[in-house]
Amino acid sequence: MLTKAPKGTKDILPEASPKWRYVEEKFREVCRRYGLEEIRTPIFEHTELFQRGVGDTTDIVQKEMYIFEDHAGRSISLKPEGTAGVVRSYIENKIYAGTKPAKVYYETPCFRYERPQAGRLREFHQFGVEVFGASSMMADAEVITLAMDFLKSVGVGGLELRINSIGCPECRSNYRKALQDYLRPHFDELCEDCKGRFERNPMRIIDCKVPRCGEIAKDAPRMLDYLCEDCSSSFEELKSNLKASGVEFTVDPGIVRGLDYYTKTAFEIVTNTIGAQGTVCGGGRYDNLVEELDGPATPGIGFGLGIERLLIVMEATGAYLPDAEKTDVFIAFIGDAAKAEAQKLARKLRNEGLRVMLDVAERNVKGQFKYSDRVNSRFTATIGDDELASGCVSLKNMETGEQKLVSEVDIPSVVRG
RNA sequence: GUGGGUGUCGUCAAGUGGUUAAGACCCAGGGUUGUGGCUCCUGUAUUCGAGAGUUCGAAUCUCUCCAUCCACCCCA
Repeated sequence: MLTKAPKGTKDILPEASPKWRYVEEKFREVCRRYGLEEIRTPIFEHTELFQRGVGDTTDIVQKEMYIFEDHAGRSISLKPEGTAGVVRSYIENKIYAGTKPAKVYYETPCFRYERPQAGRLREFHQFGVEVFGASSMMADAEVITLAMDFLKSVGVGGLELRINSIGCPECRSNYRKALQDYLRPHFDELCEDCKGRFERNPMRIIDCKVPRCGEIAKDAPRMLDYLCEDCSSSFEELKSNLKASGVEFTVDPGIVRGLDYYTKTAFEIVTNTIGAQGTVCGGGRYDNLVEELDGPATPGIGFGLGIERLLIVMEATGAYLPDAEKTDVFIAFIGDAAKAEAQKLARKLRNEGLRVMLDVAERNVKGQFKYSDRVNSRFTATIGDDELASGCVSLKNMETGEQKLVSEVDIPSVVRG
């Protein structure tokens, strides 16, 4: 137990961290180009924030949150998603009083108590983007385009953008009624899951994978036919804005968000290469959320992008991911005097920016060379009595095997070629 | 929360009731005292996820638990 990470958590080990840093840098870079600033908010918030923000009846809040009481008796929850905390911060810090639209990005761990499976962990990490204060679909298109550009910049292939509109609360409730009216005569034929969904979230029934439910749902009314004038024209605008940005998409009426705050635009970027949990990025518009959390009425649009899932797709599709950095110079030493000189030289070279290794286990020369090879060093410098006497070091190119005496001051230039 | 698969050394993996649990890779040390990647030698599981049971005898059979993977659900 002690030596086992909690279920659904994963260590990011030294061999994986260069890959994480790589996608993190790419994400930051794309956000920079789109004019976003980074925001960092706490890993936990008051439980009530998620109850109100994400929605009291959602699965996430009802059964997936890590909730605990702090020592003063406050109910605290680990964030199950990124948007609520950012919205809270937006309101608390009166960011709405500043320049609008406000555009931010973040990277955060999220926590959901679910059964782990391929592409699903209890602690996972998201990149996220939120844009506040723009009701125009141009904002939606820009946010989606940002996500697509990021994914393109890390070289992942086989991804598909799917968009939908889930309308505003008014047209959604009209639709919901129409859908239930249509489904009601078939209620007994639905699978158990869908019977449960009938009241809770009938829109999910449309996407049910059980064949019988699919047949029934085939002729069900479509959300897109029930959009009000405003929502409907917004959706058309979204499509034309995406086209203007040169982003390809498909309309997927089955996209339903599991978080209550979404309105109008809902989108997912999916892959079929990593198993059942194929949604790499998901997001949408939330025009009422800020107000529902007691802020001034402010429209918003954003997305969350699962980093673990992204990395899995990248690996599955053969996208480039960096390995551990090579060591520039390994310094082998023989004898105590040489050891002192090696330490001195190592520090000097490190201060010049080189990646330098020594065998702090103090093995013999052969062991040091073996170690040097293991850490992928490009050069090995050897210091022993001979070198000490000559004032130079033997510098061996580990790839060609060529070795020559060079002055210590020349090492950086030799190493850098 | 519900299904199903799997659990033998760090990793892959043989073994399916009978005395000492293959092998490969990795790792560590060494091949006489200053040189890696190749090669050679040596070493590393009193133990088969844990516990209980059946049996003269179990890694091999039974039960319980645990872990892990995949799927449902849900979503990133």
